[in-house]
Amino acid sequence: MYTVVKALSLLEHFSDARPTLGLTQVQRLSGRDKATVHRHLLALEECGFVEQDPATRRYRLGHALERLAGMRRRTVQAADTIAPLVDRISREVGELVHVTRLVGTELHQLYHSDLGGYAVRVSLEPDIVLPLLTTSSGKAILAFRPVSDQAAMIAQQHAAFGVPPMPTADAVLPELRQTAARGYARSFDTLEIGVSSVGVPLFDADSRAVAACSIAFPTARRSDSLLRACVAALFRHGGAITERLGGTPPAAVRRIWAEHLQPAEMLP
Amino acid sequence: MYTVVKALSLLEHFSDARPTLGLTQVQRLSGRDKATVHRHLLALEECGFVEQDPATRRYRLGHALERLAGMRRRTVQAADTIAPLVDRISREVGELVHVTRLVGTELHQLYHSDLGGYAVRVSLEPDIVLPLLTTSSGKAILAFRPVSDQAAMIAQQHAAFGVPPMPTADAVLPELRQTAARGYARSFDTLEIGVSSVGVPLFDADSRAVAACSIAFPTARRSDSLLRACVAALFRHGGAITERLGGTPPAAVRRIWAEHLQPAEMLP
DNA sequence: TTGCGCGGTTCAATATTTGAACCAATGGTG
DNA sequence: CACCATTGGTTCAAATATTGAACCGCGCAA
Repeated sequence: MYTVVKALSLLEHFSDARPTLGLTQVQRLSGRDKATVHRHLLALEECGFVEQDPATRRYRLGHALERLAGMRRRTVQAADTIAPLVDRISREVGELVHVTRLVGTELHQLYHSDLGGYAVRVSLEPDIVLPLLTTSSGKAILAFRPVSDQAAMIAQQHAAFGVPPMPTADAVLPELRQTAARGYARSFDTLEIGVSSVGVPLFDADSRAVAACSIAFPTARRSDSLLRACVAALFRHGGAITERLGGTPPAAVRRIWAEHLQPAEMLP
Repeated sequence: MYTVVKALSLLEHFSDARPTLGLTQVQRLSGRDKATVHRHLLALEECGFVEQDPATRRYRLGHALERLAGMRRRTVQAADTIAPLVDRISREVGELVHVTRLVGTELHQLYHSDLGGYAVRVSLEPDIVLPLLTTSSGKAILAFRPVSDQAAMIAQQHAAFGVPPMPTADAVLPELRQTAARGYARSFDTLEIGVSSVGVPLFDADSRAVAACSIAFPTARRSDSLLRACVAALFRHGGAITERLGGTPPAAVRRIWAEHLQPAEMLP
């Protein structure tokens, strides 16, 4: 096996729960020899991938990661970075998966993928601006914004969209609260008769909901098992998509997603 | 030499100007054998440090960098990540270097270091909130904010601080324009008689000025050569400090800093 | 067709990595 | 206080992964 892979694998043992690790700790977690681990940590330190606190001699993730991640964020198209993952979700559930971004108060499409192979499929114009209140993407984002934002955006949507008729604030606000509690949004026949979808929010570096990933399918195919599969897929991959876009889900959302996956889904 | 270091060094050849590289290109830039480079890229790809566009077969920085950088940003204290760099600047110029952060409209201290060894030195209370209009840190940040922010913050500062007397908006605004053009801010005897400083802004991931790094010294030691040395040090390391905090300087600032360094400073 | 540059592969020679054993320092404990 | 456990780190011969010259197949332009 490549020594490079072995060395880089050491980085995987750092986590939010264990942000700093001692030599012996890394050694135990990795199961490798202590001398090897030490050499690898030295190499990683030389490149700035880890750094050692001179006082405690513990290691933490290094500053080179910031530099390179910043470069990646600036140079790699958002659509390119998420494409493989979105494709994979689409292959898993067999339906249309699309990722949209909130630009001001508008919902713009970023990337979508339909690898299902059904004859009847949901299709959508690539450059159309989607409404916030009748799509699961829009509701997923809104549900995780501060209430002041919600009010303003709902008002704006009522002004901007006439058809299909937007639900009133009184109807939407309770649903947003539900959505926030559930961790995902639903939309059955609200954007268009015959189209249903479920969606989760995606977050920026400050854990603000700024985008969404949703799965859409003909309402005719709607079933409990399909819904469960879609939500599970979104819960499973929502964090990774957020991460690839340079963001972090807030701890509360992480928790919801993790909890709901444990009972049903143990397999990769 | 560690193969790990050799492999990771390949990542350094990616840049804003060259976000994707072909195998042969990396080979040429690194001067290593093509087979070796290929193996290393495969290893890096396996860990998600680079990814290959299946269509063009070109490589780009991978998504693992985002994940790890996000973890670092969440878990490592900001003060810890910049401490070694700030210490180094202080050693270089022999004066007090301090980094402050804008929290709302208040300027909070994040870290400071004085490794000069002079008997007469500037000292500052660790928890004091600094004014924006009479410090180079404050002016450095303000100068790179949108004008609407500037007006609001100047008004707020007039309300919050009485002593020392704040300069009027008419006096500050032109100076902010100058500061933005120069790339750094100055303050001579404005915070306190006998204290001078120069400072540069630091930016967040969206290139907004949210912090500053400045060098303070007794006005008695002020000289052209000291000023030049301080500004050069700030220009040289400002980008790195910003990066370690997870941000990116806007292209305009990058350009100013780079241009002013070329004639005077060629050495590391 | 030819020739060129590209991404990628092979395999024997070789340089690097590996890990058991060993230090030195620290700190908790009877 | 001596003791033992644990930590971070080092050594060096044996084992193994890395290296690079040569090679392959492909796409493309002349």
